[in-house]
Amino acid sequence: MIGVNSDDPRAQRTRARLKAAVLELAAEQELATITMSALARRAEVNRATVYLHYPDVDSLVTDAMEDAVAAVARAAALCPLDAPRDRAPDPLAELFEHVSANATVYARMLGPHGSARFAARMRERLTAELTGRFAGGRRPPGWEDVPVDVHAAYLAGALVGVLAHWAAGEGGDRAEEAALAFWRLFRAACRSAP
Amino acid sequence: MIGVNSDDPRAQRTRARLKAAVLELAAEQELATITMSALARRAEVNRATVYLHYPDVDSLVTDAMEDAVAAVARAAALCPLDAPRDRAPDPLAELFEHVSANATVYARMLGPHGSARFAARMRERLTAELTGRFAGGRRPPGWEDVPVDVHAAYLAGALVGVLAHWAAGEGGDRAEEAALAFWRLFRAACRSAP
DNA sequence: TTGCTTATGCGACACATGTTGACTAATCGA
DNA sequence: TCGATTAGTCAACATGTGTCGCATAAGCAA
Repeated sequence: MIGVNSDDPRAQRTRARLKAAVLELAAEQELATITMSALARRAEVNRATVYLHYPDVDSLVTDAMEDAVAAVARAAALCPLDAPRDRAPDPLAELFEHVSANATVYARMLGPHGSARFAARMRERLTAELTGRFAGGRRPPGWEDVPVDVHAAYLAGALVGVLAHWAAGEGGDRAEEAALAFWRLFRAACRSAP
Repeated sequence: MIGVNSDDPRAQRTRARLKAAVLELAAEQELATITMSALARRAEVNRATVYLHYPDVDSLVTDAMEDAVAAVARAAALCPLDAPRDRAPDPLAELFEHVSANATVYARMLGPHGSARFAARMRERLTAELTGRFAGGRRPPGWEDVPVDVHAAYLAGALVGVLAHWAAGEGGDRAEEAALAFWRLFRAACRSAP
């Protein structure tokens, strides 16, 4: 990720072990308490080697969570905006199920002691995804006087805000309801404006 | 803040110097590069004394920005929801002016290398403010089937998302337009639901 | 003023961090 | 298969981190 050839199988093995280790540790303890030393021990990699791949814990966490970020962005991209109001579309429902199943990790990532980098990355991916979706002339009617990127950033922030709030509270249960509540708000901002 | 009497004038002086120092440093460099040592030097306070007031840089940053958080929450609380669509209410316009004037600091705080604690604190204050506003029977019509706290968390996240996106880009200019765009989206989610 | 309380300064400690240079060994190209 | 390349290990260093005990002096109550 920094000074090594990413194609080298040795580097790939090392990075896979580092990502697995950081996810293990993130499930066990607060992000801020995860040290590079502990990470190296857990991954059974020399401490100096870690710095060859990632400059800090935050970068490693964000890289390890890239799949999760992609899943969230995909859910926003696939959500059919013309679906009925009283039932959350499947991609959204599945997203909330996924977050529910990993509520501890998401609460840690998006909470006060979480990773600003992960949150920013998720907002960024969501904003890009929604901007692309709105750009191709498929803009919901009535919002032409709102810049596309602001509209996208608004919705991206809203989703991250709801996920953070919901994962922080007991949250774990009732993914269905949370998904439906978010869907009603999200849907209203993606259809004809008042 | 931890083990000292907050009323003691000596402690108040020390904390005031620490808050001033961290805001100075935050205007000069990235948050992640601000060390407790540099902070102590800049504030002309012994390094060990810093730990008597704040456990880490993040806590100090968040405390120093508490006024800003309160200002953002107040703007959301004072915003008249029945104002016309084509002009942002004064509290909102002033908020965006303020963020514009301090775009560098806000971009640092809410960006990838920013403070998760500050962002979480701002969302939390906004969510509480909006929940209180919606709770007293003053709920916008048509949203009764969306839990109040989810509705509040949605809007809080949306505002933080727009501020982060806007402060991150050139952002500095055009506070008026950004405020208006956000107002149109915000207003739609605070009035009669479709 | 006098005496008690306590915030701060100071030096020291063990530990984590980020970096460096030399050595080892895995990988790849010819 | 052999040689060149390079990821990884290891030891060491300067610096930052948190914490401690003790001394000093600022603040407060009498």
